[in-house]
Amino acid sequence: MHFEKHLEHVLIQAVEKHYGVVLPQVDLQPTKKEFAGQITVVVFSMMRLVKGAPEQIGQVLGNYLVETLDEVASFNVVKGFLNLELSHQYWISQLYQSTMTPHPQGSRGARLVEYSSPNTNKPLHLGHVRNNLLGYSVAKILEAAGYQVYKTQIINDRGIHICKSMLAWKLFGEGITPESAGVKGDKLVGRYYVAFDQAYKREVAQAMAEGATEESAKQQAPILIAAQEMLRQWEAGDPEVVELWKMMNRWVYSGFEQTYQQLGVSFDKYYYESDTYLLGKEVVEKGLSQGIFTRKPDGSVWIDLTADGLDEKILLRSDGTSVYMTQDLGTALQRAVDFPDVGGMVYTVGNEQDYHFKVLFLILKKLGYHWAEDLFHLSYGMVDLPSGKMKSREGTVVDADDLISDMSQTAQSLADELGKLEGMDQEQKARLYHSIGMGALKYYLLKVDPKKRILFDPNESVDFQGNTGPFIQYTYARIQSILRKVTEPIDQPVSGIELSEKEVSLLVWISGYSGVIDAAAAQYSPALLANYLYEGVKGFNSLYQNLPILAEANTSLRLFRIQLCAAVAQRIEHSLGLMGIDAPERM
RNA sequence: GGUCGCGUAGCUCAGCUGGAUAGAGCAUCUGCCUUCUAAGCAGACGGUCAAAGGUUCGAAUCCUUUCGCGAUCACCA
Repeated sequence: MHFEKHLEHVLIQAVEKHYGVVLPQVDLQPTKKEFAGQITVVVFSMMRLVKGAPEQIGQVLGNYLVETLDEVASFNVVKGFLNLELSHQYWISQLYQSTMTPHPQGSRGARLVEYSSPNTNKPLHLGHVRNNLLGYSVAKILEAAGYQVYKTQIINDRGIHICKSMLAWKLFGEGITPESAGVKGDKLVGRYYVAFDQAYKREVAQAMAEGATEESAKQQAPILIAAQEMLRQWEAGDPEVVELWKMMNRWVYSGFEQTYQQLGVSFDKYYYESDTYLLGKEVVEKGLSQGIFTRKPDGSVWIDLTADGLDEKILLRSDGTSVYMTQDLGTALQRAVDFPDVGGMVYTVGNEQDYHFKVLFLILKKLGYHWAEDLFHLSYGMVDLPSGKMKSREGTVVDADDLISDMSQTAQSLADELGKLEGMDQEQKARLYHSIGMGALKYYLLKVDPKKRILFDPNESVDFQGNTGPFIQYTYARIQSILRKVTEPIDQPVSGIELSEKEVSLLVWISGYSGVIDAAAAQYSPALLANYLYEGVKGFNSLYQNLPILAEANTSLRLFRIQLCAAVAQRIEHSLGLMGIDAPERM
């Protein structure tokens, strides 16, 4: 990295010296595999300012660089591309000098990352899994890129949907608890959410059979009326309802907690909508006094965003109760109070809410909060099934817990087939199956660009071969196996050896690591990291399969290759960590 | 209908702010385990980058239009 800056500088000098033109910048890129070299200067891009034939200019500049810079060993020119081959010694030095991360920890200020944010009336499904893994990974990446990161979520723990499952439990539950049923709390509550829906549909059908219109049947269904009444009681603080609400939410939280643990995600602070839903009203008052919002005759409060190409948006209902936007304004404000050092916030929420966040951010900006300049909606695509969208109420969901255990199971049967784990006890094996299964799942979901939707076919299991998590984990285990066999110290730098192409390209890969973390952080994309990782791992396997490492006769070369192994393993482990994936010692 | 996003090999995806002959994996087919873990390696097959225009030395990438898919446009969250 440091050298590239220098190279740019020298190139600009060279052009000035030979052609009398000062270039504002030069265009450098990694050299394509088919050509010799590691760094390519695109001479074409100079043609606007420099007169002459691109090939000739390439020759002139190439000669100048070889003469001027020790690092540049040789060059070749193909059309308008000047390919530079850097010296082996330069690349070897990268092994010892290149850093893992681009900036010191916490040196770039603080960021808050919100993710997960489920409703508390049903269990987590595959869509939540993508959200959790993405949010967690982006948090880790930002941390590695030099930010202080706070992971948080807002739990949607109140509202009519919560009351539905509460009511159904009260009506049909007969006092059942997660303990008495032997079921995870979130699953039990989800069951009653479905039970409500079924009862509701029955009542609607019956009313329609007795001659009611569909509309009135839907609105007048006794069980729905009862749920709405329950919501009013909850808002009024009715002790019995609040007690029931607390109990059932506790069940859900303990169920969620188990799933989070299995997923390996965690949070620094939880926000609850039941705490923050009133908070936004203060923001609304502030906006009204600033003249940013307007109150209509019926008492509702609005903001007019038509000048910004958006619509009018409601911020407070005519009866004074808050809407989704109100609560999000309040939550944002609360966070800014709780984390005054935070310079920006990341919201991990599906792309179906793109419009909502566009509006939210714009409002916060108009209200003049300094941190509103750096808000980012980490908008990701839905996970769809071949049959279409997942619907909780229709039972077409891929349950998170089921999926997790399926993944472990698959890992286990594959491992048993391969039979490489003798000597491990049952507990170690179980942990390993989980690591591999989750490695497959996490990599599968994280390697694709967040904004793209994912089609998940439950009948086709997630791959364990090729561009997959287990492939990368396997490579790590392979390297560990080699390193375990090394008895001598390996920290002595090596010099004066000739490198093969495979070794050079691995060194190039190693030297690019911190830059990729920077890019992944800037773009909030674990996919960038995954692709980079895969490329390096493939390169390593090719070397592993084609060159001796421990069996290398030349002792310097042998030592160098061991060091190379260690450096590759270090980066695999680090970047897997940024995706929440374990790096197993054996598999 | 308005707005936003997506469309690359049979399937799943890479392709950075425009750069060289568009790359991987899966699937199909060939080789490679008496040498460091074969969840691997080496290779073959497979493409009008949805379509058409435009911008320029140069376009999968940028602009316009069309087609297809999806999301969103509530005093729901």
